[in-house]
Amino acid sequence: MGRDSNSQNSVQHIVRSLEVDIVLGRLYPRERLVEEQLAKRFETSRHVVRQALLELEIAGLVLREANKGSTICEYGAEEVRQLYQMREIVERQAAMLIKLPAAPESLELLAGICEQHAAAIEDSDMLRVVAANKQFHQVLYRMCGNNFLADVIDEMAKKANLVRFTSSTDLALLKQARDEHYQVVNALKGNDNSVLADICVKHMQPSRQMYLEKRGHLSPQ
Amino acid sequence: MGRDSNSQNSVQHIVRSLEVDIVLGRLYPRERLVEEQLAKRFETSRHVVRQALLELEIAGLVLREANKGSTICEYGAEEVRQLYQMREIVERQAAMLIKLPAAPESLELLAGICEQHAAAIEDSDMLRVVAANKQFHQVLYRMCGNNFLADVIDEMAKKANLVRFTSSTDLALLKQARDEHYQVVNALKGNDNSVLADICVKHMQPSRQMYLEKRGHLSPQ
DNA sequence: GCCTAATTTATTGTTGACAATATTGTCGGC
DNA sequence: GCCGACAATATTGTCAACAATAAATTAGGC
Repeated sequence: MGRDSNSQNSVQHIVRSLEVDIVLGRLYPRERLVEEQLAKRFETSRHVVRQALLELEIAGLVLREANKGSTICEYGAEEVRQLYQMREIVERQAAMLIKLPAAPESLELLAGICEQHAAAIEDSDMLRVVAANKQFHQVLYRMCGNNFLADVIDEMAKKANLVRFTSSTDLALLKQARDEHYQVVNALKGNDNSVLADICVKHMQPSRQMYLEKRGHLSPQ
Repeated sequence: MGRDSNSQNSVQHIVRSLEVDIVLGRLYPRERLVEEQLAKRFETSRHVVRQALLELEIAGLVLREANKGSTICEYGAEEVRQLYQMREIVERQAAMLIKLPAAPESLELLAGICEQHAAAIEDSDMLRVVAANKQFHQVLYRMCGNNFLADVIDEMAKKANLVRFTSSTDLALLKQARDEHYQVVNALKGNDNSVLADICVKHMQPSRQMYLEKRGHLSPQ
């Protein structure tokens, strides 16, 4: 068996790598993604790069123009508003569907991810921070018992990475996120879904806020 | 400009054609989709067929197994439950977001689509029926003012086509759907979003019901 | 006659070369 | 010196041939 030289896997590898680049702010909106350059970087053929870009386009992260090339998507103010409205809808709804109090094994799992997240913040290891953060939300929302809903939440979260360009590296916001994760775990021990839902919604406000502040006084381009 | 011989367009053409085949029940779950056969049918290269299948896989309509081939997805009972739960969530939410009373031009547009839908039913022209039906829902939910939400609704509707295998050709159900469309238009003239939302949710029940009846007493595979 | 192993066939996966297109750079006219 | 046409370059899009894999079939041994 080809381990990770399998093309399906390497496509996914490229997709994930580029998503990480977006989260960490190594890729900016409107930045060009040239197939051959990426092929060299990932030591693969242009074909798999192409496929990855296609998937990123479908995911709404990359804009592909025929015979021109691919660029990182840029969301305007109205799109950001809609995106966060959508995120509030689905995350709140998922939080309401989680059966409380949560099963002990789920709580343990989430608490463990919280620890990893916190430790990564201490080490200022951004790669681990975003990985743990992502895992936390995936595990949490998977608990709603509806995979379609959980998948959409994940999709929207990826799109939101295009927005919170600086927030994911801001130490204060990182620590706030960490604390809110613990609040989520606590709410999962309780019986009130609306408490949980409120925390979840509140948890995504800083990044939107950041966007509004940064872009509010810029030209809408 | 290449009119429709452009590859981007022909990929989309194949995707849409196969989606129609699914809606009309010409393609069954677990049915095989062989790349070369499709290439011959659509008079194109295997390459674009491949791309179309890849997109259908991402859309959750086709299952692709490495070196084995592609098949139409089959949803189990639990998946159907989750899918319809999701559809209720997003369609109800969208209905609640539509600003009432709706703008006259929107009402006119929707009423026109209703007429077309009704006429197509009279003619028993299933192709036009599903086209008008699809357009009605797309225009309706686009009115919620949130494109992310509208897109997700559309995605879920496509997945639901895998479920209501026979319902979209049942004349009685078709007429019921037609009447409910008119009810939707009426509700759009009113001021109560929850009335609209209730009609929308009620509107998707028959196909789910049908599934439960048809599959309820079958072996779970 | 039936089970296992080798062979054939059907199908998908991969690659490299080439074509099409858009962008950039250059040159002459005014 | 500025503008448009033309050439050069960079980049993406398409294709057909080949390789790899899984399923179906046949042949051989017991």
